[in-house]
Amino acid sequence: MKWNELHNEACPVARGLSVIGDRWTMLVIRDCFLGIRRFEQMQQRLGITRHVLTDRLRKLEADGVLRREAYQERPTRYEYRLTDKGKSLYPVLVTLIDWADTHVPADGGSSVALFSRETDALIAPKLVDHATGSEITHRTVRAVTRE
Amino acid sequence: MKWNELHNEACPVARGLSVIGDRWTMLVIRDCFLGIRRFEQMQQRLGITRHVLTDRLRKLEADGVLRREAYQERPTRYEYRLTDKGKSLYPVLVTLIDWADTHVPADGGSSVALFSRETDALIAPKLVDHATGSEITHRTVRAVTRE
DNA sequence: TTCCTAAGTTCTCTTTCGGAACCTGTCAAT
DNA sequence: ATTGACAGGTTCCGAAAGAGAACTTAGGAA
Repeated sequence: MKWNELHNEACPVARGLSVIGDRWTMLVIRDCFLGIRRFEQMQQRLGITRHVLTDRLRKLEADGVLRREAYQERPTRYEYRLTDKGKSLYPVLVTLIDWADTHVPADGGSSVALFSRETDALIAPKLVDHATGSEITHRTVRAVTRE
Repeated sequence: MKWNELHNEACPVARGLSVIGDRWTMLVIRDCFLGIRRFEQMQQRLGITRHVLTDRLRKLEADGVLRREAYQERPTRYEYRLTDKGKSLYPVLVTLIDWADTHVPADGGSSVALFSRETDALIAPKLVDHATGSEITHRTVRAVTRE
């Protein structure tokens, strides 16, 4: 099986990864959440080659995660912004950050902390059931495939 | 910058992706959560080439996500199991599933549902703050890098 | 003796990636 | 009128990674 045959798989993990599982893609999305919108900025921050960045941005646009918008005319210049679909990747990004800060420590000890915009309190993410509020782990939950 | 230079980046997203951001890797981990432990099974289910599967399993073992264990002698055969570090990737997997089922629908309409092992009730994942229980979104939270 | 199983390894061919240079349209300064 | 800067790409090349299929290894069973 080739990578680009995953798009219509039954498994949602495969379908999700067909959009965001590519090398660099989540780093592009991270930068978008940080307010980076322009090609040049992304290219310099990521150290990605221009060719590959072009490709990833096009794919993310085609998948509806980013939207390409002209921010000036003469000459026309474009920037990239997260769509609602893109913004709803935030929980994926946060759980990834949480996992990495716990289990993949950097030598420099650097990490990212989340603060409430409202109360300024430090926030610790936790995945729960919407209805009951009980925590979701591989031990409390069972996954069932429906065709 | 090359992909494998990400391992000691300051950003936890980059560090996390240096472990699980590779093509196929999250699919291997998905199979592990589904109880698939053997090389042959994974290779057939994923349609990944044997060479690449070997490489991914070795990397995941080196990163402490999987553990390789002999399940028989004469001849010695090994299987792969999630370590605690690997098991704690469950929230990443669940948020990814949730995003894909909402935003990347399959033609066949297939998806995965989560049920409580205790009450058998359908579960809807939601990311909240551990202390206050308030939902985490890109609008309620602000990320701060600490060096 | 040959077949079968499971976990790889080796081989060749194709695709993708990294790195650097170049292109395009516009403005502003020389 | 040139020259240079800016921003968002495109083009080219050699290197690395991936796909597909065959082969290996160690034992057990027919």
